[in-house]
Amino acid sequence: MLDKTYRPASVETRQYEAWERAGCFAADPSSGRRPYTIMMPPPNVTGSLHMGHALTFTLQDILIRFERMRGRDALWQPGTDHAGIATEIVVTNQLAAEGKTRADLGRDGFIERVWAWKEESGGTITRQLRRLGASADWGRERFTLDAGLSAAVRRVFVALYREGLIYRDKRLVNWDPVMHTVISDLEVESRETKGSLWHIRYPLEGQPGRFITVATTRPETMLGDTGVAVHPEDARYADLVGKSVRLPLVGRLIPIIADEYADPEMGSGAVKITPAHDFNDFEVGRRHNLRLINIFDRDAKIKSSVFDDFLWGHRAPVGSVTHADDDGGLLGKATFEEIPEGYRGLDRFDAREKIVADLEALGLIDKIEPHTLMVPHHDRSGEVIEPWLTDQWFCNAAELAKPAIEAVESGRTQFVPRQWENTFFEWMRNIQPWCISRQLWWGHQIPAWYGPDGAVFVAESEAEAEREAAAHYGSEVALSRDEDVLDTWFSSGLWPFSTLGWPEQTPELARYYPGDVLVTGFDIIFFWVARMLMQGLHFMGDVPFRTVYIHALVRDERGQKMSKSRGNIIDPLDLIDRYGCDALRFTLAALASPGRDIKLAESRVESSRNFATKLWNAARYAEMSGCALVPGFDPRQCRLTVNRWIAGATRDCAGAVTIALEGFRFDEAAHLLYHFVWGTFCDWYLEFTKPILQTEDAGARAETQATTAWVLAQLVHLLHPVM
RNA sequence: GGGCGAUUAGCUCAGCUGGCAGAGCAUCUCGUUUACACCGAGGGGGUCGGGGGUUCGAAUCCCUCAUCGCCCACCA
Repeated sequence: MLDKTYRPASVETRQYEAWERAGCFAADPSSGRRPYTIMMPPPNVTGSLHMGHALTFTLQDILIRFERMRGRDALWQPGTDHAGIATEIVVTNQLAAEGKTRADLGRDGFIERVWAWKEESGGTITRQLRRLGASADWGRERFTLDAGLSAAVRRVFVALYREGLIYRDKRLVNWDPVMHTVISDLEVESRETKGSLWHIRYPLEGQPGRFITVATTRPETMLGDTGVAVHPEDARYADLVGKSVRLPLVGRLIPIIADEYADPEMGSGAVKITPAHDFNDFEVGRRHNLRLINIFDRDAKIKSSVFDDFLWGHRAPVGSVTHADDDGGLLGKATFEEIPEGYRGLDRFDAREKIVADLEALGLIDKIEPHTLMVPHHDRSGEVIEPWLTDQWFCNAAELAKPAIEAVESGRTQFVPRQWENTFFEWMRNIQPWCISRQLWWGHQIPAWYGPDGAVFVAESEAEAEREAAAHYGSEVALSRDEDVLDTWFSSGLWPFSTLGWPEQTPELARYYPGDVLVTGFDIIFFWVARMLMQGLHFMGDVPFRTVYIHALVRDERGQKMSKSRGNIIDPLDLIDRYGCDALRFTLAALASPGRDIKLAESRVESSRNFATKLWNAARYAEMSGCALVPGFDPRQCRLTVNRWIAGATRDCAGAVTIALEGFRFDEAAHLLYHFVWGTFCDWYLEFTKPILQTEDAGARAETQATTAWVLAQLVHLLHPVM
């Protein structure tokens, strides 16, 4: 007889392993059944399961199990992501703990070290996913740095380059001065910071005693000022346009220009222009042909050497500037001599203090106001981002976005809930060039090689690049490979087809692309969903998925985002150990109502655990009452009203659960099952039929036993997607 | 500055195309003769954020205000 209390630990792992061994999770391309595909968002290879994972993978597993039971050839494609920056930070920190740096190991040594870390921790997340019960097709597991997937990355890069959709450009980028890498706009997180607004008097040239006051939150950037802008219709300054100011501390003469960027309502109405260190100023500078003066080195310290540019220059070979015309030949000019000696080598924040002090001493600070501003930070490293002028690889996202926008407009891909399409459109219609290069070592190295004169050869292999170079130069030359790697999202954007064997035309690719549903959180609509749509449409000619189901974030019971710093992290594995994975899965499903964040209280998990025990005891009762499945049993042949009733109610419940799951109403499916199992089957049917099981009427008894067993079997099936 | 979401029981939330206000947890009363105390039977508790409108009828649709949260944005 079954134990009175259900002990999940004694069942779950054993059952899961039996299922996996039996091949229950494997897709079967030769089955002839209709395919149903979900691409698993690849978790970071060295990561471990957190509550967000638990939610997203539970929901995906519910859909996969549901459709598999309905007879579809279900493919849940699993895998992991190399997670460039995230992993590189982890390993760099490990090295730091040993008193070493990345540079100590060198590129090859560092990459070796990361692979070792991947080998050590790489199995963790997939083991944990199994513990959650995720019925993925593990035999098809992929990793974004696998040979096949890497070949796909090179193919895509080369193809887009040849189509002119990937190009090299020198422009302002978001620079992390500690990690020494560029990041994309999406990786920048604005944080509200208390600072000051300094009003500085710039002396007018040739008009002693007259000043123009500019306000800035970053006084240190004045070393790179090359203009002062006022609004064209601002009467206060009409006579000054075309005149010059003498930049304090530096002595450089810079022009006063008229540009609509200057807002007469703001501050004094005049704004200093630092084209090399501010995104707006860059545009103003471009419009007025102002000089770009770079004052920072790669550490965001004031330049201390004329060789700073050169140090960086090995990535920016002479002649590789794509848009040289736009820059009016102003780029790359040596500017070191224009930086006053006293500031050279100072950290940007120390420079700020010194500059403010020096200006004050000169009586040029008009006033200082407290000011709250949004400061850009790197979302992963937490460092303050510096807009910095470098050469990088960009992808013309605006062009690739067009078909993706159209696909969602026309409904070829639909978002659920629908409102997320607005978010998607808003970003896609204003999309900026996507900076795809990173100054990291862990990732897909960019397949570009440079000749001695800086000419670039983009090719899928070094041999191919060498052939192209030989043809170009007329003889064999030594090439050096671009040292940068690609943004992690560049490769994960290919996931829906690279995992299926693309660029080879495999049977899997033909069968499982496009996928049916993508399940993910709203926080990566831009990072990932948009990129998969763009790249899938471009290279496969079709959308990667028909439906995008967007779920909410899991928060703690007070609604706070879970984070290490808050110390409010609920560990899903801890809950699984204490309550069983079914209790956690059921809870997450029941709370997954569309459009609202999930506040997870442990009491809900406890309640789900009780539900599992309730079901267990119903089965225990059935067993001890001699209820066994009767082959060929047809509930429609029942004669007793109570049996006819429960059979009909069971069918109704099955229908309602089906409708709920088809509409992604996981919460409703869970509630229907909870109430049917507990409120209808246990509280009423099992109680009603107790007297029947005691009677002498063998026919009535047998019919009731058979019906009980049948209903129980139906319920276990209906619950299987969730539990 | 723009966009989105939320506001329903003490807490966390459902409530779909308007039709008798619901669940889980908590709380109170009763119940330990054999499925389950991780249980059973029953109870208390809500002016559905405020105001206006449409309607025979509004938690639900419309307008407006308030508060909270999130996303995006170049306001020096």
